[in-house]
Amino acid sequence: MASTSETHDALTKRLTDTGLRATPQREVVFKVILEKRDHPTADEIFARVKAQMPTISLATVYNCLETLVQNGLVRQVNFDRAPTRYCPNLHEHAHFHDEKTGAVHDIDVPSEVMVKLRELLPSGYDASAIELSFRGAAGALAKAKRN
Amino acid sequence: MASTSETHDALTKRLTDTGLRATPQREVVFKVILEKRDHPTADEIFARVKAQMPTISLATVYNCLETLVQNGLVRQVNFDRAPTRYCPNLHEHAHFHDEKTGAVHDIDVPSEVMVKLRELLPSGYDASAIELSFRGAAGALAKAKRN
DNA sequence: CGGTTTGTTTAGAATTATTCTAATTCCTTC
DNA sequence: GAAGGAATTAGAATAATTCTAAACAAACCG
Repeated sequence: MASTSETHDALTKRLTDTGLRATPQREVVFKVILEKRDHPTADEIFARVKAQMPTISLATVYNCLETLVQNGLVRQVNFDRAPTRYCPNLHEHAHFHDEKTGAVHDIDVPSEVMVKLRELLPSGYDASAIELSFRGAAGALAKAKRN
Repeated sequence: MASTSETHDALTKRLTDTGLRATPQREVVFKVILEKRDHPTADEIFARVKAQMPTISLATVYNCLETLVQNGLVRQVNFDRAPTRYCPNLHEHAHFHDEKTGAVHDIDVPSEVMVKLRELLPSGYDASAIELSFRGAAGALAKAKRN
């Protein structure tokens, strides 16, 4: 797993490359998202970050999340109109939303499938992003697999 | 194209089958969604409906939309955190969201592709719904095709 | 260095889509 | 045609997010 300093460096580079500053707030928000990859909401991130940096404000968490998203360091995930969740997995993947528990799981999507999906578009349509999500129940079998 | 009375009957049947009433408000909301299949938001539907029924309230539009969705007569579509849109196309399909114009277009998805997507899920995952959406630009070619 | 500019954080107000509340109206049925 | 349940309504409430304006911090420059 990536060490703290590695992620720190990645963050710093990404930000400074775009003329942005690697502030302590941005670093701790990013760290928290990497630490527990459970697709937390902004509120949840705020709570986790406050444990390490009690003076941070919710607005700052939203600001940091916005810059992280804009710089391609984290990904936003939306289900219906529920609060936006944040995901540090940058590989092409889909999401499974467990209706019972509310948990979100990453689902691998081979790039040939992505290609197939893109081929569904009639000519003249150019997709910059494709979003695929599943909703349903992750049964006992699925839970067992994760442990 | 379905006549007004046909859609009226379909609606009536669907609602009464579930012990619900086919009220004028529900009928006009449904009609408006069928008339212009441009994936309107609740606000847009409200505006269109008010032209025919000036006394209707926004709360009623939301109520009607909810019952229509629950009874499988229209489908909800969400893009990021934008206002929910409503779609009368009940066939399996995806959505393309034009970033420039904000327009939403239906994209056919053959059921064999849906089957393939479902196969991406590890064992133990059971999806009750699959959502696929594209975001990007629908160029001149695509627009020409629609006219 | 000291001053200026530029970027960042912050608290709280504002916004916005949606839901809730409580009262009224409308059907349906007996 | 009265009772009871369902639906509608206006407006208040909610909740996630964004905005605002002020304070703060860091880099920049002579």
